[in-house]
Amino acid sequence: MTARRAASARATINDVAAVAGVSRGTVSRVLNSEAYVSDAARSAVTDAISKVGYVRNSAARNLATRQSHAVGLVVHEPHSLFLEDPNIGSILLGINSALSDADYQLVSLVIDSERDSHRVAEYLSGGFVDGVIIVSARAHDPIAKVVAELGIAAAFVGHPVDIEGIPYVGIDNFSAAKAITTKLKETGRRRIGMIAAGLDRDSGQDRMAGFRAALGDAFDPDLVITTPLYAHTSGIDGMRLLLDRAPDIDGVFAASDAMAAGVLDVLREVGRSVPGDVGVVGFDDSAWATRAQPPLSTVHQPAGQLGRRAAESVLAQLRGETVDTAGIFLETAIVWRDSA
Amino acid sequence: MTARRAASARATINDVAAVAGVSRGTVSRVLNSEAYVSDAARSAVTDAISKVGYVRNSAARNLATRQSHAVGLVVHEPHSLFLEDPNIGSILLGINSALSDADYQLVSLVIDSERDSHRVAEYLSGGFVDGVIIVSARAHDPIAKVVAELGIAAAFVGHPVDIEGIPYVGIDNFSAAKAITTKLKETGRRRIGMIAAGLDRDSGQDRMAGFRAALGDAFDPDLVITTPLYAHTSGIDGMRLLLDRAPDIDGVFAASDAMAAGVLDVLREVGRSVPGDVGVVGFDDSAWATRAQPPLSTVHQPAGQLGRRAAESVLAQLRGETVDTAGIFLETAIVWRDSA
DNA sequence: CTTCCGTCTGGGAACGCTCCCAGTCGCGAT
DNA sequence: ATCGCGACTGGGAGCGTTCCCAGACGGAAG
Repeated sequence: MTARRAASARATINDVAAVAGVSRGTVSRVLNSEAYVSDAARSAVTDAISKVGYVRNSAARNLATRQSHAVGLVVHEPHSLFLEDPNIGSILLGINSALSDADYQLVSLVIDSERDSHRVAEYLSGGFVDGVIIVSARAHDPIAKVVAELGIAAAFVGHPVDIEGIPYVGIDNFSAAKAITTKLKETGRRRIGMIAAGLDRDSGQDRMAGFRAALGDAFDPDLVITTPLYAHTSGIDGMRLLLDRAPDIDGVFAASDAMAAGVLDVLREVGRSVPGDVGVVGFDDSAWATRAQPPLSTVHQPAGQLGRRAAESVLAQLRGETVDTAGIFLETAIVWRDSA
Repeated sequence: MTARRAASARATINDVAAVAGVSRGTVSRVLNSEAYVSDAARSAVTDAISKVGYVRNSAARNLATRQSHAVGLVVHEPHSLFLEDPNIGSILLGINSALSDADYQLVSLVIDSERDSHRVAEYLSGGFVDGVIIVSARAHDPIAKVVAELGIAAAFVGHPVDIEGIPYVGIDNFSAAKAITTKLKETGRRRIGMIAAGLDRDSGQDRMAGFRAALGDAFDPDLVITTPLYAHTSGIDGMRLLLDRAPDIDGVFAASDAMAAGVLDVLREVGRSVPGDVGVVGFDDSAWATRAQPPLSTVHQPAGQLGRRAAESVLAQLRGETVDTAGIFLETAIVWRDSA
């Protein structure tokens, strides 16, 4: 008698109202902790709620209020991202913490196929979320386009070149790359190469430009290897190529820590000491950097902050504030360890 | 005139009906691709849809149908998980692909604080998702408890000891640990130690038990180091301790690849060769295994399948099928590389 | 010509909330 | 005694769908 299966017929606000002996309106007011509810009514309602085991039906609430109190995070290519980009975890945590403070629920949506892409677009436009954060979108990203057209609150982490009017948060890749290359040069290196990646995004382009700017006249295009992915294996292949082209190479800037780790592996294999024979620097200050032998000198990205700021921008839009769409650039820092 | 801002007032099914000159019911039938709609009506509706820029409001749909076509994935402690457990990415992809096939949307929910925990519980009970998958829940997990009480469709990846009646997918940790330890022993090792972790879950306990079973009389409790986390640093600390206790140690089973990588680092540091002086085996067959020097012999986990099977179980429950709550154990395989 | 059935359509009635208007009550000020 | 106002409550209307029943239509079978 007592233990009815809750799954089949869930208690509604009306049941609560009936048990508490008040009206629907009063229950709603208690639920949303509004003013103008007498203590007696309030406690009658809370008692009734626990008695009937009431949980609010969000679908109905969303329908009535036209908001969901949820923000989506769109993650592309989860495979490469989770495995190769250790910053995604910190970004996610930063987003979550900012949303959590505002009592918004973060829901992550993974895109792994064409079909996913459509479904997610529908999900976003269907009122499941009030806003969206998109991480590392490439140019011509279909989701980014849908979001832009829909006019839904949104922010990017990283800068998609072809989308205007949506705020984004990022770092100054050019300056950071220039700074660490300069520092590497100042350790007395004469022949410095680079392994570049992700040239289909601003970030990749800018890191390469920064490298070039730092080197000035000493820049030699032959010593720049470009690969599509920021992967460990890209670092290995790239370094082999560099050694082929310039056996006298004495410095390498890898555009990610994962690639820098690959560079170290090759150098160890061919018996060159680091930082004795060759100085190596990376980018990201990810877990790769501290694990590497020797630990990498690299550029620290404020990944958590990146996420947090993007989330805050979305929340501000949700509050109806107008936000700057110019882009926010956070400070990076050089972390000097033992690899150069 | 033409380009009205879509954000403010979105077209509803009624607008579509009006423009198409049919009734609400017919539009709904077209939307859900039901039978019994004339070709004329169908094309009038599709035309009207694109004309007014209609997108379906899911909140209303969920309310009416009492389902959301979404499944939640609850991820605890994202920090340690994303950084230390490289399998989570594959599990996620496996889940996503299974759900995607059934046209269900995966939404990942991160739990990083007490408050998150409450909010997620509310989210799950509020009708945002039809089912839920929980990865690596510990004992006394509050979310797991809520899910169990709610009677919502659910599945676990990994086995939470204190929850009954919910299906789970896992591997046979005991047999796998026993098998790889046996194989290590067969390379002629006499003094084999273990670095165990995660003893607050079945998986950790079982790996230790498997190790013990493989060794039989040769088992020496002093040669088992236990640490809470499956982390790289745990491996480093553990190996130092083992060398202290048994300088003549010639084999190590680390309960994760990350720890095994730490073991290798220490052995290199003290000048012991691998696999010459010491044979090392890990567990997971994660990216750590192939990156390590030398590459690790380890236990391969079918991570993608783990996720897929869990998702399929949830989908089956959603179709109203009764599923076996006994637990599904997937096959592991030993991958023999160069570290032993 | 009637009957029956399959095809197609319209629209009332939910679904479970929130919003908001109308109204009651009690109390201090006039 | 009357008024005004703040505190509180009830309940109708509406959010945008789906569900489903009633009914129209047309053609084949009797």
